[in-house]
Amino acid sequence: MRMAKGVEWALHTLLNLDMVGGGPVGSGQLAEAHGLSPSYLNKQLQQLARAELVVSVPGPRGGFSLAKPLETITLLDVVVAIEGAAELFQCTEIRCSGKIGELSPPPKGACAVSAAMRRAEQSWHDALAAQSLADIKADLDRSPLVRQIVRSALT
Amino acid sequence: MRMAKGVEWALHTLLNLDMVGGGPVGSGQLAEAHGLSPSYLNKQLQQLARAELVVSVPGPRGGFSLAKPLETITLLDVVVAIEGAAELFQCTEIRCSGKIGELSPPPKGACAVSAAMRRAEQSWHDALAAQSLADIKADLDRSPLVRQIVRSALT
DNA sequence: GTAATGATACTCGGATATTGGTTGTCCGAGTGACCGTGG
DNA sequence: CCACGGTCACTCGGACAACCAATATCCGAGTATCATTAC
Repeated sequence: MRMAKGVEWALHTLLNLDMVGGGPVGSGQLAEAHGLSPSYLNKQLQQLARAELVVSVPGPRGGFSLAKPLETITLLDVVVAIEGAAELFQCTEIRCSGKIGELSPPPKGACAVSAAMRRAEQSWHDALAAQSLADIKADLDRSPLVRQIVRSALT
Repeated sequence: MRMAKGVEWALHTLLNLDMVGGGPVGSGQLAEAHGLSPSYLNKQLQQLARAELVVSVPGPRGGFSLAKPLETITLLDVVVAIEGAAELFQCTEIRCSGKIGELSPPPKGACAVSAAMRRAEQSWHDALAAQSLADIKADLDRSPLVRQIVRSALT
């Protein structure tokens, strides 16, 4: 069980898009900034576009730009955009299969195991939703030359 | 990103092992109870044995039995036993690669993105560690005939 | 009758295929920019 | 000098392969049981 690399790529790329300013930036430049596969980063950016976190501009001088300010983008938004909204723990209802399932009456309530796992997952989601990309950007701005480096790398 | 099925299998199997009593139960019977692949459940049980959540008894009349009371087994223990202790979000340090990486001085602090993701993951771990299998068993004991069904299915 | 002994059946344990999903690559559709031409 | 039209290069977008890990399966190693036999 490992989170897709695309999440890390997307997070850094979104931060870069903010630092560079408003204009659209091509996926090739964004990939070069961190030595990533351009085509694959492009695919991740399309996922972000579908989630309406970025807007895509076709044609020459096109590319991707932020759709909203970083303050309104949470870590959960990015994770869901890349990974999808499926739950980590997916209950297969094995309690209704096999010998035990045949002997038991059809269960009424929810599966206790599933409910417990869902509770834990909920607090993960809450913690992800509580942190916005602006918070992370504030950390990066501790060393103010970062912004200059990003801007010069993306021109 | 999806949690392995083995976690669900392990959780239900551990609960069954508790309900059936102290004697060892073969992986075949445990699998039949929920209609699972016997060999694959056996593999998961070996993982639980390495984590010292169950003890394995070889030979005829052998099988697996609980190594400690359910009160001392948390959801986190089971997840780590099956999935391993690796983190969901694994930082690749892409901030040190590509153009930006070459232009930047070697970073001093930890990656802000990684730190934020780790915070969220920590609260997931905390929530998993806060729930023991005894808590789940208490939920199941709402309908007291469950125990009888499990015992009759595992004899 | 009792104890030793060998065969046997049953279990765990790990080595070996198979499948599904992530990762990576490629080419086509579409669009804005640029250049040349005519008014 | 300005407006218009055609060509072009550049970008996104989705379809297509490669790789890795989870899933599933199989066979060998080890052990308690049971029957048999000798004392």
